[in-house]
Amino acid sequence: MNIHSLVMADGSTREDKKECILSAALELFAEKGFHGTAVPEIAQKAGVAAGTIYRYFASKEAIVNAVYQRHKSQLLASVMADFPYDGNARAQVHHFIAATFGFAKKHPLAFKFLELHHHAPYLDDKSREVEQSVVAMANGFVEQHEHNKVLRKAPQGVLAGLVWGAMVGLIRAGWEGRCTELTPKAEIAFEEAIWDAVRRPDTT
Amino acid sequence: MNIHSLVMADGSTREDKKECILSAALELFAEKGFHGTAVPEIAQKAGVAAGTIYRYFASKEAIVNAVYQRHKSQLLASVMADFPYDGNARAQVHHFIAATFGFAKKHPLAFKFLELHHHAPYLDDKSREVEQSVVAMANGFVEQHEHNKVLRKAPQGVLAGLVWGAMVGLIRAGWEGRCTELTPKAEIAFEEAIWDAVRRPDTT
Amino acid sequence: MNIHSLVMADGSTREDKKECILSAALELFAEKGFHGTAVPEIAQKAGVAAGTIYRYFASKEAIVNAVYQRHKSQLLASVMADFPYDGNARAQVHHFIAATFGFAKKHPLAFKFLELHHHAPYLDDKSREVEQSVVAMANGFVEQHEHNKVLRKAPQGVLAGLVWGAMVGLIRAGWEGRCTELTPKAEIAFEEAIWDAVRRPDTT
Amino acid sequence: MNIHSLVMADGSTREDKKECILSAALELFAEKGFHGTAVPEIAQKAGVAAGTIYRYFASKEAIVNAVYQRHKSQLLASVMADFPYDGNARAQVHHFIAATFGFAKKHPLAFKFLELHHHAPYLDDKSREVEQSVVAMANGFVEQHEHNKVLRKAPQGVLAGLVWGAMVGLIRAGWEGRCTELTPKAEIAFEEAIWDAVRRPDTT
DNA sequence: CATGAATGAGTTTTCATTCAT
DNA sequence: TATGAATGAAAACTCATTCAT
Repeated sequence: MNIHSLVMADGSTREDKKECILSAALELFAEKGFHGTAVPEIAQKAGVAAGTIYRYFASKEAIVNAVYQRHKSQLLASVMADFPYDGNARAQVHHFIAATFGFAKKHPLAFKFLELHHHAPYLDDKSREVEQSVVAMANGFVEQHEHNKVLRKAPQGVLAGLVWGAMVGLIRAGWEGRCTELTPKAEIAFEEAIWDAVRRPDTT
Repeated sequence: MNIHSLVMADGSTREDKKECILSAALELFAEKGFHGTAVPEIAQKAGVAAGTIYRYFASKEAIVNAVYQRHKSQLLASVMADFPYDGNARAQVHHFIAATFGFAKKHPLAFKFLELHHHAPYLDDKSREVEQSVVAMANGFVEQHEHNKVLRKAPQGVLAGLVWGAMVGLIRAGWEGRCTELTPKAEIAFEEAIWDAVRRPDTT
Repeated sequence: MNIHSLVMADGSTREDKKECILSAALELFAEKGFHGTAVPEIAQKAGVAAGTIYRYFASKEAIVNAVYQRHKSQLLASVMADFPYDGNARAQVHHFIAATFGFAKKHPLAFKFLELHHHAPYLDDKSREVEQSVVAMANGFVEQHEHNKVLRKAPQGVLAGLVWGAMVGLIRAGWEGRCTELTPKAEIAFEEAIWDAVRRPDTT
Repeated sequence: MNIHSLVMADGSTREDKKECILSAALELFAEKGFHGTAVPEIAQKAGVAAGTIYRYFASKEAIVNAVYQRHKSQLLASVMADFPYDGNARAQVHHFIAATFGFAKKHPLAFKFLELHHHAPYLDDKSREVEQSVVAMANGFVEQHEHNKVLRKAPQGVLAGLVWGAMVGLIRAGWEGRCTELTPKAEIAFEEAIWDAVRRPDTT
């Protein structure tokens, strides 16, 4: 028994309860958006009283921001984990796509939430900071390989926007039934297509 | 004097007023989302009284659906207009991309609105139908050329999702300052990349 | 029919309704204080729906401030009206006391309200400004006559505090049944006592 | 922050804790009023848990009544202590004023609290009883000396209301910066003024 | 038809009180 | 006995919708 996870009456801990709230909020925000979700709804889905929410979060906005930061960081971590810094661009693209698809399949609600709440006006500075760091990393990667004549020459941001957009587009297509779920076959086809899109054409 | 454009006291017509409301709604919904926009706000921006809205639309949901259907159809029409049915796949891809970027640049609010309200729970059957017809057309196009061995082989929906997603990704990147505005140069680079992504690799 | 007092369905005007709200608020705030009064209570006593209040006032704080400013100004006006600027100090003291008691008898709730909300943290700058002007006037009066050796010498603010406090004390005593209602007899006795308190003793 | 917290660290007694709660409540109620103060706030300032409050007091109302009764009694005791029952009216007035001002200077929060919660609807019968006994004493004193032709003739309650009100007025003026703090000089001037107000005029 | 004041259910948030530990 | 997390009723405030004019 330690101060940071006191065990409660029902066997749950403080952290458990916060987790329940965050998880309920993720689900509802992903489904119905921020303004479309009422705090008591979150409370009910989390199995707590409405007032209890406010023992853990200062406001509804604080909840979205907590959810956003948590899952954006998770996504970033998923992509960064085992990233082949010393590999070639092809291997890095593979890792990036596989990691992103892996995250989207494992945490579809989180991915949906992140897409839906992207650049929302109620996100705070810290949330935007997390977002910025992801963008910066992507641009850095592209520029480095572009400069090394491995990637296609294109105005700043075009390749990054294309690749990220294409992945989101495919994942969304999966959710909405416009394509079969992300099978390994689909992933491979996608990856090859994207590689042909971004690599410098005169390269073999 | 005809039924569809009764002239009113102030010289305006029924259609004029409806137009004002739809245009105000488009702007606000694109900026602040459906739940983030109040009906009286729309009325004010449209220059009519709040109650007047309800002579033209049964509810707030009816407004958002009207806006969605109108601009989704417009987008579809833009892409279909002068479509080179008899041209080769390359020319068709060019037309598609140019038309879509053209629409996004000419009607940025409409494009933003459509992306933001994509698959929202308050969209009705008719809105979904419009969406479906767009998807069907895209898939038809892809399948035809895939079968003709012009396009890359990939599971159903992958190429369409990739291309559409990539375009949305680039346009968003422009809005959010992650890349320069959509210059002709950027469009050309994008188009070449996408063509390399979708064409059958062993084709020259 | 004029713009500033449009006649409504029930024959009432916009101003009438605002009046009802202010009057209901005065009564409740005087009785139960600011924090002790709920907005729906005000609405009910005013005979309007809770939401209607917010068509007339931006917030609960805006209501107290409107009530405060209105009645503080009225009190000031009552005291200033027909003030014998050219009379001697005795006549001025008489006028001041008579006018204040007159106000307190005619508008007991307003007087009670003003005493109860004196210097409350939710009063805004404008309310404080009104208060300041009253204090400044009182001090100016005292200093002038003190200097002319008509009034007793005392540190700044003592005589003003004493006189105002004494009046409030007597009025409160009346409310709380500690003395008979403010009969003319009581007023005369009070006035003579106060005059003996403030005049310079060696004066006859 | 309270003086009793150190004591509680080693062996805390029931009375110690009750003291802490009452002292915290006094401070907060005096500053922010009854409805403006939250029970958990009192608990925090008292250095106890919110639930603990309810082992000592049945409700928030019980706290405010306990505070009221305690300090009203204290004030009464301060005035009664060493009261010159055998002295003349002048000496008694002096004692009364000096004792009241002494209390107000020594326990400004208590004095402010008592003024602020005077006749509040949440005060119970016992609180009102304490208040009554003070009033009765004051009236008894006045009537006795009036009858002895020492004090001015005035309807029942007028002189008591005047004197008490004047004192409160002066003390408030001090709090609000309308006069210098209660210096001995100010007290003397006040006392002389009040004596001239209440004594029978034809008496020297 | 157009208006916009009025409505009241719904929103987010607070807080006096309880109760399992 | 003391705790403080949990509660849920009630607070202030918003807004989609109605309806008398």
